[in-house]
Amino acid sequence: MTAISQIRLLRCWGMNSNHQNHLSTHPFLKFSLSHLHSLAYTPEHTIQYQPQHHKTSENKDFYSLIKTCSSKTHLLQIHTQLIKNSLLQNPIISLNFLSNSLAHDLNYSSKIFTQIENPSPFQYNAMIKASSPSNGFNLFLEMQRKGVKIDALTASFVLKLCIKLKSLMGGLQIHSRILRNGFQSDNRLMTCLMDLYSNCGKCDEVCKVFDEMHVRDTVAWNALISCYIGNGRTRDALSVFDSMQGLPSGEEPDDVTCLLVLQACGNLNALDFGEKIHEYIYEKGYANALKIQNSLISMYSRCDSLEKAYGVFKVMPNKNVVSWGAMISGLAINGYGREALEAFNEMLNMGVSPDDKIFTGVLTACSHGRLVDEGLMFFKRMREEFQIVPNIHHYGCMVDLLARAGLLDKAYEFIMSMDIEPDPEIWRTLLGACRIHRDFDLGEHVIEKLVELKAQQAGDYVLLLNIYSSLGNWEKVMELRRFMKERGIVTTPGSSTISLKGELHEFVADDVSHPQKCEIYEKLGEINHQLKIVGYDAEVTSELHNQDAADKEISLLYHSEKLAIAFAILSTPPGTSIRVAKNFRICVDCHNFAKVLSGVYDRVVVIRDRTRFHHFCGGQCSCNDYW
DNA sequence: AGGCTCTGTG
Repeated sequence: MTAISQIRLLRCWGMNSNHQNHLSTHPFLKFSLSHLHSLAYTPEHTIQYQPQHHKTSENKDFYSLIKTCSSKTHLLQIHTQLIKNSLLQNPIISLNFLSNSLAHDLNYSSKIFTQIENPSPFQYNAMIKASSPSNGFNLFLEMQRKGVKIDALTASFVLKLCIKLKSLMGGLQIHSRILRNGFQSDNRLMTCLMDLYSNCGKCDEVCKVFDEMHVRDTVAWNALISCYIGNGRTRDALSVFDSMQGLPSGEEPDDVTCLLVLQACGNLNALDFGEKIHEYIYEKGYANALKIQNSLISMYSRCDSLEKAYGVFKVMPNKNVVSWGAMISGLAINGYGREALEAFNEMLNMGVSPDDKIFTGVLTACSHGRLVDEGLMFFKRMREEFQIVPNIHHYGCMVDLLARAGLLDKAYEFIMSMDIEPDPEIWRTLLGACRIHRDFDLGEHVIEKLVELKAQQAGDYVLLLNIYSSLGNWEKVMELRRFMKERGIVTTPGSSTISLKGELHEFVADDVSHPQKCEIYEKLGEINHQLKIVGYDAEVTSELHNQDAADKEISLLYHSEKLAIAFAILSTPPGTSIRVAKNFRICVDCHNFAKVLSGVYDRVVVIRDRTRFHHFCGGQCSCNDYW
């Protein structure tokens, strides 16, 4: 809004000349718009407002008032005025009204929209943007039926709806529309399309759209990275960052790229890469951005560098609730349960009010620190003191807390008493604990629940296999394998990644692709021999092998972390600590293997699996075999 | 008028 229009606006709202003088002596840029609104919206002024006396230019000021109005009461007054002065048919006024999200909250948008005789494409767009997914999609169909012009903006709004609906079919419809209407050169639209395919798990389609873009701007590159992260191709996300260096188009990684790549580094435990990004952040001057700092905290704490995470946190002049959340979760996953709870208290003392995500971190801290009573207490406090309704994440933490502590029955009861339907992940949490505590009766029952939910995944059966094999129940192992084969259940390979000298090495179970594979396997044999001397017993795994030599992929699942460790011993000087990231849970055997190895080879070994860190040092595990 | 984007169960 220009200074002139502010003056005009004040005039039209009946301000006296004193106010005008007062204003004119001030630089208009400094004049707060909200102040202007508070003056303009007082009821007396509203009544004095006579729109028929105004020229079109003054109507324009009215447009922006509607657009920027941020109070429901004021919007209500405006609405009354609009009706009184029959201004609702004014296309721009109604459009602006539709565009205001408060209007939608108040259910005004749809009322106004139905009163418009022949909505313009713009009005349709505003309405689609504000509507619920299914209503919006119906409006789009109506536009098509009535032959209303569909532009790139319509397409992008409808794509957003499809993302919310997870509707690939709807998205395909829009895609063909885009091609027919020749909107391919619109980058904003194409990134929307990438986002849709990404959300539907269609990585190949995302790449295709990206490849076909004429001009690839940074946002398009970012959408590609985001797709790779969201679809488990985290390593590819990092290589995209490298590809973005020295592009002929001159496009460079921006702050959003950094946010995304930091997330990828955290997933992969790729500390070196993360530090490289941190340097880049300094170079580009992003280091003071709050989102960047929050992501750095998360990246460092997930890369086993809690001190560096705290280093970032400590010097932040402005910490928001997200920063505290990152720090609390960082402490929690690194096994500092008590410290995480202290951080929570400090946050309260600083006057920051916790949100639902904070409590996820707090409950995680209790679960990882085996603080059962505290966890139950916080779960209660969350509801009673902070009026936060527990969500599925909170329930998940609680099930994990009880189940890992061995209170399997209590965990089961807890699930049955939940206010919301348990999702498959809740059952998997319990299943994971059944494996730890070798309760295969309950394990089988949980699998049944997963079958009921039609949500059983290969990983679930692998967990159950694990339970049977650790109990030495080979008959059940065979039976379950046959079942899996009949049903065509394919296991996702477990993989371990290790970062050395800035280079990321990934090992999968049946991996023979590494250039040093011969030396690695040889080294692994040697290590096995050494460990056996001091009593490491790998019988469980080897027997699993013998039971069904033809079906190696499942039993080999347990070995990707061993390959990574052997490689690290081979490639680093004695005494260097070894950090491995595993995409699933570490198995019993590998846990043992790492524990014994840390003593025999005098190496600190840190394995971060999908659920937590495992620190091994001097033949001991910091978690005391509590997983 | 619109795109990618911070913390979080397992």
